[in-house]
Amino acid sequence: MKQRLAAIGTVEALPHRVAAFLSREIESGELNPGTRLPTEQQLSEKFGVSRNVVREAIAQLRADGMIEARQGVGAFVLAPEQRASIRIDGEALKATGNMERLFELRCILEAESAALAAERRGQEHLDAIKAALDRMSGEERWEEGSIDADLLFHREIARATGNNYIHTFISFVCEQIRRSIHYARLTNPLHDLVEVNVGEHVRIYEALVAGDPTAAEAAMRAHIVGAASRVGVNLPASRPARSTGR
Amino acid sequence: MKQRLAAIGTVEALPHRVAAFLSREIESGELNPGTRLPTEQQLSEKFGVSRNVVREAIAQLRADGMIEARQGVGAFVLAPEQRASIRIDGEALKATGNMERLFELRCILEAESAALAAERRGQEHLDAIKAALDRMSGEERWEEGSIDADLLFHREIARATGNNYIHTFISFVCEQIRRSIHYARLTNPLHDLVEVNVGEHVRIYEALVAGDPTAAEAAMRAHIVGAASRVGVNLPASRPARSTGR
DNA sequence: CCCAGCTAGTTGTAGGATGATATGTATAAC
DNA sequence: GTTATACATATCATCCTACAACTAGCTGGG
Repeated sequence: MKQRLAAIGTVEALPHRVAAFLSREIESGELNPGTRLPTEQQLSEKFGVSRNVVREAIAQLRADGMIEARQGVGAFVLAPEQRASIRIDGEALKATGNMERLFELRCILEAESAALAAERRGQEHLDAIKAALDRMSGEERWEEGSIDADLLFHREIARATGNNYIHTFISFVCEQIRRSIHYARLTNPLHDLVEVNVGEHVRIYEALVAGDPTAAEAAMRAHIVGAASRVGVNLPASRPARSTGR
Repeated sequence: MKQRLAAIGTVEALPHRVAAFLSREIESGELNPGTRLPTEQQLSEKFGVSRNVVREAIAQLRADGMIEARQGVGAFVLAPEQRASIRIDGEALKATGNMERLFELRCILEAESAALAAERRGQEHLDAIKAALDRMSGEERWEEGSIDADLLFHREIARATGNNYIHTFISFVCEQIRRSIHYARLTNPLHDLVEVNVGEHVRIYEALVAGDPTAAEAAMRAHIVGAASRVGVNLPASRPARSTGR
């Protein structure tokens, strides 16, 4: 019995589609942890693809820590607690409401990141951050170039914390947000707000130069709440906004 | 010219080894973003494996967002900021210092998570958190069962924030840390500290019940700093410890 | 100069063959 | 009857060859 693989719009490669299908079955609980997957042969027949394709799909799920394959035995679904790695996919962020949550997470991370950077930044970090800031304020309008500089600014701050995890994660989150903006911008021009944006960045930079973690955190919080509202996302202001220092 | 793939101790599958090799080359900067990888044929000759193995390795790197493959053209290295997904591997945590960084990240996330939960928690969240707490304090020693309950406690708090990203990420981070503890415990018995641990959790819970975000955050920060030191990790106390409320 | 069409090179998919490993079963020894 | 060995089977791991789909660049005619 051949199973039809959804080919909705996107022209993804077969292995990706198979992996997505199995992934959904696992996440939705149809395949409980501990369950053995069908054999590669069965899967290739079920989906009407070659075993090669199935293998690549399985390899992907294995890399994501969702299943474990044992030679001569089979492939088994792993419980979320026993996964050895985690992956967050840009695709998953498209669901409604996720933008708010993502901004909320960004706010948390970046605020703390700014505070840490204020304490740990060296001169070379400050130089890199300043360079990004200059590139940003050089532009008259908020376009591709200045968006790049904007993100670079944030990444450099994250780098100044000396914590690679923070850096990696913030880079990722920023990139996701940039993509969404790319579409949102068409319906909601915000070029005239560029001075506001640059001003917020300058305040963050000044706090970093001064080595003042409290001021840096507050400035970053204000900036992200502002940036969110500028792209049409209203953060639940209750908590993140009420940053009165610590 | 055949390239020797390091087979140090571990008996990993070939695709994983190839992927790790390429991954290191990319991370180390030997392969700059934009560079085209050698063809699958060339790679299979270079490593002395079949093209199939190379394909699985590339599929893995592609899933991790490190490279992009275009049919009929080749595979290209992507810049970190244009990656569509992010993955954190348990293996990477074994490097020295990574544990500290991970705890630092955890501290940031969980502290804020506690604060958010204090504001947003419903009765059902409190019940779930209380259940985990009871399970934890029921045990006399800090063993498997109570560790499970401990982690559940933290996960339930993350869930009470209503932000799925926070929940997912905290779950993962906690799990990684649990594994490390599993080994650390052998050399460093800490059963006698169980009351301390439970006491810290109780204080967090009380703050959640009271709906006091500031107190919840402070209690969580104190707990994580304490938990870190109990497993031999000393957080750079400067910032996270100085939680005097906000 | 410009453009249609062709060619070579590369990734994507298919399908079979063989090796490696774990599991269950039947047989033989005690 | 119990245990231990050997075998058969199922499954993943790897290899191989062939072809399809696609792209970029070249080539020859206009």
